[in-house]
Amino acid sequence: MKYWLFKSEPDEFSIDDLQASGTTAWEGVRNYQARNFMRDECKKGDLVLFYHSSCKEIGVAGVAAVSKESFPDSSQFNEDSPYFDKKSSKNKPRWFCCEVKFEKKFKKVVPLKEIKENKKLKDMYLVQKGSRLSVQPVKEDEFKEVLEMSRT
DNA sequence: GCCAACGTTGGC
DNA sequence: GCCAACGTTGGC
Repeated sequence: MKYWLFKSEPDEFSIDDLQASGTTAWEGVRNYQARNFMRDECKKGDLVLFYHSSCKEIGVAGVAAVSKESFPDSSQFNEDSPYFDKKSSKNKPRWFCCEVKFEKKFKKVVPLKEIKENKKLKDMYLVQKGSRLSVQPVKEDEFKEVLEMSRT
């Protein structure tokens, strides 16, 4: 089993939204590296740190799990969507996503600031200089450390 | 294939 | 709103 971190702007889609809907297709990712992770490597049962970006409380807000693997992102075919891609076609889709389901919401967001201060997490991709990927792998011990931080 | 210009991400 | 870092585009 693998571990991931997915970023979302809570104004667009928050951990509360996921809790309310139960599952969601992780649409709108328009970066090839992030797409490749979702298309090729995110497997059912993998656990996901749900990260809130560009907001008041930046940090990991909860946990989700991959519930459906690799399928075309439907928003790329929707002309009314901001994620519409006219260079994509249904028989040759460019963008793929996966579905995630709600697992848990932390009592308190684990702040990015504390993740940066935690020596055990110094190699996490999230805190590397210039890191921007919205879908990124997380090591097992890093995942567990973030869970540990959420308990205290 | 290079690279300048432009666009986006995302913390601060 | 600023800006560093990164990604994409398109002319050559």
